[in-house]
Amino acid sequence: MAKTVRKKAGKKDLILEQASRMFREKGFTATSMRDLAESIGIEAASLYNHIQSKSEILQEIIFRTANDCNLHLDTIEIDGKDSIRKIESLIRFHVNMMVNRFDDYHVMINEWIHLSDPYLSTFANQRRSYVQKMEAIIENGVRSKQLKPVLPYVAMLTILSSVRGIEFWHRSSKKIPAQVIEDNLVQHLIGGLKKN
Amino acid sequence: MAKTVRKKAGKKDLILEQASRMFREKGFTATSMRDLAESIGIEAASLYNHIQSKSEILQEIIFRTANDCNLHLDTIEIDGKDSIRKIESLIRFHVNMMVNRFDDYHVMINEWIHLSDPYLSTFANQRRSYVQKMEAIIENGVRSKQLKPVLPYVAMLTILSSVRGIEFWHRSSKKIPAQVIEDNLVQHLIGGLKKN
DNA sequence: CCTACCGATCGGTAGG
DNA sequence: CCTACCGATCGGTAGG
Repeated sequence: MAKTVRKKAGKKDLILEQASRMFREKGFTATSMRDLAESIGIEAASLYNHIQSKSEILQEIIFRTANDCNLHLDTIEIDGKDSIRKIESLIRFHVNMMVNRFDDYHVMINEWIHLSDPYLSTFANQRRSYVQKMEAIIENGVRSKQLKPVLPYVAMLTILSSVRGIEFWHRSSKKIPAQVIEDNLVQHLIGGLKKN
Repeated sequence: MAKTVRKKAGKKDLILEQASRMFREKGFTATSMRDLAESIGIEAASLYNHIQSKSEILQEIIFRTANDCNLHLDTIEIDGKDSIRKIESLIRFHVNMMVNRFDDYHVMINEWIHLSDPYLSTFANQRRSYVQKMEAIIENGVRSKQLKPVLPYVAMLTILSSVRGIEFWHRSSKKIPAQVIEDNLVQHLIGGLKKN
């Protein structure tokens, strides 16, 4: 019986994994439950033994991923590094998400609009809270004169967006190793912020 | 008769304009022809007097917008400004697209995956050519020692992505004027590139 | 996990 | 520009 339970959990994970990949490739709306079932090797109706609805799949992917981001930010806030180290840790975390959990991260960023109502506003609130915390970290760096007098809002935008740009690298031939992209991006972004 | 022609052209423009807005808000796949028709005040079947298919609408929006980007880049390449001025012009152009033609630009960047096959590869080729030209401009700046020794690929990624981040500003309360965002982003990005 | 099937909605056409 | 309608496909359920 323990085996049955483990088996079922494994199947749901498989569904979420395949769904994440397909939602990233074709978008949530353009992916049908029949497409998803076929990629796993079962009939569409059988999916509903493991999940409640198509929407539920999207919710699980997005909130699982968002939660990892929130946990990392909380970790950063409590250990007393200076602003620049905090920002560097943020950049490296997001680059790693983009590289190692590409599907989940991409779905969170691009498909959240298709969440339905209680979840949609929950996600929007979480995201607002997240960027406000990031801006606070940057603002502290500006006040302590570690950083140039940038607008925290613009700096936050630049950091999060640049990481998102790695999607393009992911899609392309990837001649450049991930670690080189990461280090260069850190240098590039911190270089634009740090006071010399 | 001239009046009829003008009227028809106006109607098609109206369809493209509404479609661009709805594709941006809900995505191409999630927008139905009935949704689109309703926003204009006609029946879905009547749309087909002005356009051939749903795909054609997406194609027109995307290639019209891509063409404007390509034309601007060509303009930049022929007038003999130095690398930094060229890059600044690029940043300001894309920020302006994001601010003033938000729907079209957003649809091009986010919905191109839903182009069907001859158009899909044409777009991919155009985009590859565009970023290669951008990288060449940056590489020239590095060689002439105007810029720090950055990887052109990473710098290109950062610039295009940062502009894309303005989407977030667009969606939010917009307390900060567009011109301030634009100037700050230019300063921020050029500051990270320029050799002091 | 499957077969069989539901009502709803999709993009698009015919014919006026 | 509309009414009327097409075949296909959608998310999901019943019943085993």
